[in-house]
Amino acid sequence: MTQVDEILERLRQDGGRVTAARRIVVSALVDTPGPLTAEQLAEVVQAEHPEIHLATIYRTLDALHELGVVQHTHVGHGPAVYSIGSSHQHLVCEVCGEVIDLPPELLDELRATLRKRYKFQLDVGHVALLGRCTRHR
Amino acid sequence: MTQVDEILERLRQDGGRVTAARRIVVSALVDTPGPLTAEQLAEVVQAEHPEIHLATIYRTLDALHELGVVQHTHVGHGPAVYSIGSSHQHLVCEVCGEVIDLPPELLDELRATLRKRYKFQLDVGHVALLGRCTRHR
DNA sequence: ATCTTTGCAAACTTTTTGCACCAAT
DNA sequence: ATTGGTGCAAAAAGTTTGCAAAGAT
Repeated sequence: MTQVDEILERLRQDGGRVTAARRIVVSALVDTPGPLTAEQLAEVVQAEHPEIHLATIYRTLDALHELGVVQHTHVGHGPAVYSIGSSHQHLVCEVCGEVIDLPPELLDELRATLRKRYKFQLDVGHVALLGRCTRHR
Repeated sequence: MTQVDEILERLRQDGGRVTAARRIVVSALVDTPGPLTAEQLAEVVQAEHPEIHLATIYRTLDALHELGVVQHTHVGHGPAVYSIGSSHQHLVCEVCGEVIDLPPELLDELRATLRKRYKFQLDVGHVALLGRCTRHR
């Protein structure tokens, strides 16, 4: 069973329906590596299926989010970026928008400190860390 | 010289003008502790001066940002929060919106790691870390 | 047959902008 | 007198929603 079929199956098991649009959106998401915005995903999808509306992309991403299949991250000003898989921290270059995925362990210590000193449970993955990448100092 | 006058003076030295609206917005900003949204600042301002438009608040915050007097931070979904003073990291509770200011040293180690391992210069202060505060686990 | 999803247009939220008038220098 | 700021209304940008028709189960 392909990754796409697995995801569609989970949608069905959740009481959802496996529609043509969802098949196409999920395929595009699986085939396109790295975090991307809803708009970018729509472009990929609409290259072959222009009838699939941006609202459908948002709704599909939403359904997948409820299943825990995709995460989204808010990046400074611009639009949110969505990515498949489990929650992790993103690094985003403020100049070029490059997104770097960080290994979760990198924040273990900070997470521990915040929990102990501030009684705060860090939720990485929902907002990105901003900064500047090599090419833009 | 009060903090308000200092800030207004810097505006003037930058070629800007010290208007009634700016005096009022800067006073409200100085008098209201903690990070707040443009909307919240507008409410404070408009309680006494309803003629001051939200657009003026944004433009004043923008002018102050260019002077380095205020910073703003993007908080997950909602609106940006503005605060006076130098850049620092915010912790925001996803449930209640509570904002906690973090001492900058707390991120020194992470910053060093990102610089060495990812050649990435972290810009704390422009996006918040999300999570859950004590009351909302 | 039922209940979900779709496409569309319109609403919504936050922020920005064009413009004519007003005010600070 | 000149230049920059203000209020207003309208536009942007990103996302969500109401609705009738279409489609999946």
